[in-house]
Amino acid sequence: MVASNGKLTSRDVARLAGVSQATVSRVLQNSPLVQPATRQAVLDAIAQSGYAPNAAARWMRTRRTGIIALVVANLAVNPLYPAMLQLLSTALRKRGMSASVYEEEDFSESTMRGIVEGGVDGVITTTAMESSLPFLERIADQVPVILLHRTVSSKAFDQFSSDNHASGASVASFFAKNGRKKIGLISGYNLPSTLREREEGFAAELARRGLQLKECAIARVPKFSYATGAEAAREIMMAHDVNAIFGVNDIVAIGALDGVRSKGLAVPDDVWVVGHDDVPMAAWDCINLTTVAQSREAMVDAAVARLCARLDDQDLRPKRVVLPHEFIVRGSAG
Amino acid sequence: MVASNGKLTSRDVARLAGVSQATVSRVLQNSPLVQPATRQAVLDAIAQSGYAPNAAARWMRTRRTGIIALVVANLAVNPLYPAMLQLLSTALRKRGMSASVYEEEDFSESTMRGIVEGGVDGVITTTAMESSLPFLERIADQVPVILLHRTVSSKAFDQFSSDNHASGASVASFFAKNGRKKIGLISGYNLPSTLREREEGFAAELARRGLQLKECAIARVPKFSYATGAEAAREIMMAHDVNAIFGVNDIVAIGALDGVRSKGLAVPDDVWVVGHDDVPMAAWDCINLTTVAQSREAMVDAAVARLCARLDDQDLRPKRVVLPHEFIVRGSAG
DNA sequence: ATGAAAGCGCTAACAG
DNA sequence: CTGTTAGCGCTTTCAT
Repeated sequence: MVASNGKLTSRDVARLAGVSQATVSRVLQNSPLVQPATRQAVLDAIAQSGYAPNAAARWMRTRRTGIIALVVANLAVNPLYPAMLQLLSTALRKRGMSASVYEEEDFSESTMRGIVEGGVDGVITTTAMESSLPFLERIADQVPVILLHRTVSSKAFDQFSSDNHASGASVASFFAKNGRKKIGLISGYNLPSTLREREEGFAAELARRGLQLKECAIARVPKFSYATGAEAAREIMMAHDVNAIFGVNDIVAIGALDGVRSKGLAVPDDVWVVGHDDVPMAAWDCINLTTVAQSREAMVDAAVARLCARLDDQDLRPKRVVLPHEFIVRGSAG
Repeated sequence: MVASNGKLTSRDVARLAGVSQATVSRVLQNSPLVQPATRQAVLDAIAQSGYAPNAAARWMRTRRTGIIALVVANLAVNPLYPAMLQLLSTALRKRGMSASVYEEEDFSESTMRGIVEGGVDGVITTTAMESSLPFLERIADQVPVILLHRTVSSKAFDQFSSDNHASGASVASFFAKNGRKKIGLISGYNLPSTLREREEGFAAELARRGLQLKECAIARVPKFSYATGAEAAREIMMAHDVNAIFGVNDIVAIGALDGVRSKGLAVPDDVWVVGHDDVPMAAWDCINLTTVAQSREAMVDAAVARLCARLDDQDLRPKRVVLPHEFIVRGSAG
């Protein structure tokens, strides 16, 4: 328990235990080639000295750091992301790896450089956009890259996502089946795959059922937040008489809830509001939002498992997995 | 742009550029001791080959990884933590460091080992408890440790926190000044410094003003979530006729909002509810929670700055900084 | 079962 | 300014 400032090496421990440095190394990796007595002597020496192996030296030899870069966005805005980060971090820890966070909407040259030169063994990104492709490709040149949640058009990556097209469609049929035909949509510009597919699925299903989504009943927000959602709902209601609104994620949908009420209308009596993602707040009584839940745990576990597999075998063929969703009816619609 | 799988070394680049390996190294650290023409040749060779330096080897020499362990808790439950994580991650990136997240309530042997052997240059923890002390001390033996948000009794650490005692007191005087005298409190067991100090400051100020906080008007939750907050409010109201409730953090306070309403009472007409932390949701119309905001950015920036200072000079005397709070009156009280 | 010895790819003296 | 050289602390043969 001597407080010697991380200066000790395995050589010091070896001397203390009266063995060679190589033997200390063997004990450290639980090699079976060490006699119990010797092992114990080494372990004692380690405990006595307070020795901790030098990670950098080990990494240099093994060419593995066990660090996985996690690229996430909107941590402070959309609770979906911390929820995924938490699951990812836990899943990685369980497999003996650690998580390095990169908070960034989309990719930039600097993020990419940080990742490539950051000594990570692999990357899991939840924020890929089409425009990220060149960066993703350059990263994938060095280490495995897994796309989670948001996907891109390339066939070169493992990609795990929710069935956003289908869930968008399910919102449309929910409105249609329940006779809600004056329909509004809150979406955005330059969308990631998730939101784009939800919007497309929603619009396609409306069309299939002969329902119109009028251009003026679509509000496009510059970014997805509570405030823009509220404003978008007000805009839609000014332009159009709607009785149902789909917000492509929960945060704008929650904003829409208050936007509708701020115009003196009631949810769900006058207007139904449906969101997407089932963030924890959606279940709160004061919000009580009808929404679509993704299979978050399954998605994360599958992505982490795939990353590990690819770490062991670089040449796996890229795989695309789409996970099921669940429609959750609460008080804001239905 | 050759896709050669991270196998190239600075030696390969040197050969390509017709210089020595050391020169490549110098270019990589922007050393001024390289002639522009030589530097350009090296840069060309780097670009041409797609070379990226081996981080582990560099770390081994410099004994710096630039990785800071961030210990946070409750990422998916209390939005305060992702908000701090986001600020921390950004502040570290700005200074050229990267963030490794450890999601864990309190410390455990395994978290500690992960950190000590994870090759981090330093640790910032937002989740310290008194029981973490032995672990923190062992970590601090190896690398600088900064306590943020939650503090401990030891004088041996740099600690940055909000003035939780004062903010607890400010809630009490707010109630008192406004004639709210039948007062309830939602707190917990085995509290971290933050919540303990808030509770103490609140109780002390009530006492100073001759107001009683009856034992039966205190609900202690096993963990701090929306659900436990709602249940706690109902318990308090069953046991006691209160007209004001302080929830020691926003999440339980938001739960309390709905707990009160679920008993058929109105906020704020019948019962005032005040929280603490000013999480983003507190400002939503549907929640509209009177609360106390911490100086989050200032706290994070100070902690990161201190970490950097300590990285440069291990022997700095530990410093304790308490940052101001701001009382924010919204619709749930006042 | 253990020790000796050879590097991993880089940085940092030290020469020139 | 640039090249040569010597390790950093570990893992991993190769002997024994």
